[in-house]
Amino acid sequence: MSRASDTAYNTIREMIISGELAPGDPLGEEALAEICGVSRTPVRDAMRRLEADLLIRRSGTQRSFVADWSLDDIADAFELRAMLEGLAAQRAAQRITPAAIKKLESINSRLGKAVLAANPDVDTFLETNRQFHALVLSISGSMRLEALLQTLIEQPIIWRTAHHYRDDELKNSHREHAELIAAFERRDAAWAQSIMAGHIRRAFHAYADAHHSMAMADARQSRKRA
Amino acid sequence: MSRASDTAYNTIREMIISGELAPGDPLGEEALAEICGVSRTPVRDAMRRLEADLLIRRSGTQRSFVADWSLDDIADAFELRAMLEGLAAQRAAQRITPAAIKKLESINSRLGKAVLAANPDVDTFLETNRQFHALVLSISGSMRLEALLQTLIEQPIIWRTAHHYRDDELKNSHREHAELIAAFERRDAAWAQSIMAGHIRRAFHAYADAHHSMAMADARQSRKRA
DNA sequence: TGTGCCCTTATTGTATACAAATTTGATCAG
DNA sequence: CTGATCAAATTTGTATACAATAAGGGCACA
Repeated sequence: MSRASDTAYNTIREMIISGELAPGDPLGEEALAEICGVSRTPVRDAMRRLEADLLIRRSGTQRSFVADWSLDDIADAFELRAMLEGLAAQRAAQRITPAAIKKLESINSRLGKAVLAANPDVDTFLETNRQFHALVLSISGSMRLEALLQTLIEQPIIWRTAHHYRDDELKNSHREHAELIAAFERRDAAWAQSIMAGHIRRAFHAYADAHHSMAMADARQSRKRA
Repeated sequence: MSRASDTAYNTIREMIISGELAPGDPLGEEALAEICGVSRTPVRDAMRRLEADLLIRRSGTQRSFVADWSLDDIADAFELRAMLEGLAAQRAAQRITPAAIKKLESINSRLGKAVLAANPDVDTFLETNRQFHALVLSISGSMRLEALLQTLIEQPIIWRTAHHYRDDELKNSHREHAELIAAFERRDAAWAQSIMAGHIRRAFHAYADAHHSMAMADARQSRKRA
């Protein structure tokens, strides 16, 4: 992360994901360059990448804004993720090695510790969950599949919502990962595919519920201010 | 296409698709800038886009090369296309309007004229085929699905191979498109999905056969030269 | 002959200046 | 007061110069 363009990419990305930059906010190259402490050249570079990640959208006249995703958009993304990660799991089941299974077990064990504690550690959950899915994807052995999913997994709104997940939903993730590992041990591709697709679809509903309760809380907050 | 960066994008893209730049060829920014008649800045921009299109790959030290796709890679891409275009067809069947059906019929009719003639017109086939699939995709109404498929449909090697397709394979495409339209008329999403997935899978085998015979011809050519 | 090191050269990364295009807002006619 | 029009200010696009980094090649040494 030493090149200026990477600095810019990470800085801007963090600002979007954290919510410091809200959906719809205009993004001027000069202003961002100042914030990141680099010139416009690497900022433009970073913005191209963020546009490919669908974190930024551009107007017809090339002006940039933080992308805002409707619930339909997000449902779309989850539907595609369910399909593609299902395929990844299916392929992984056919290619997996005992060493890789060990590794998945180790990751899911750390995830378990984080969610089964009295006070669930959501950040560790998010990190180990990301590692688990990334490893399955890498075992599936398709560069292209990996590239396609890249743009679907980085959804800022969802990350911010995760802290509102209910405890039992976090525990469900841990259990479903364990079941997926069982499918891998049996080399049952169809089973692996089913579990993964269901896992993603359930995650969508957990997200939608949490998002809904967040939106309600925001609305109460607004009324109080008014 | 008036901006310099678009000029560069289209020029380089054409050179890759036409085969003027062969897979594995190194791509220097300066050299490309000279060829396109612009400075390095828009060339860098164009290369970023071509990288996202998977037409260019970058080494660990940021040097760029024309991407070369193994047959496995291509099989991968077709598998993903079959899945995603199948989904697109399924969604399109649920959303299609009579006007859109008319339009699909019109496009497939032009495709039919091109492939049913004594001397099939392959260029017109490619163009109308592209239009047909693009329209189905657009009717499916998912921006994200459209964006994902974008990177899968532009496969240079395949375009160059198309002229070696057998006549009956071109005619099959026409027939399968007609069947897809029938599924749309009946609003049968599952049928539409099946036809589309099969259509893409058959296209892969047509490609593989043509590619194989091209490779054989190339080998003969090489021996003759040697 | 092979291997490792350093120097030269080529290539990519960044900053800055300037050009082109777009937005903004002020002015004026109706 | 509304809407059109034009100029100023802002923003994006492109070119160029320079800095940093990596590839290539020769040389000493084993």
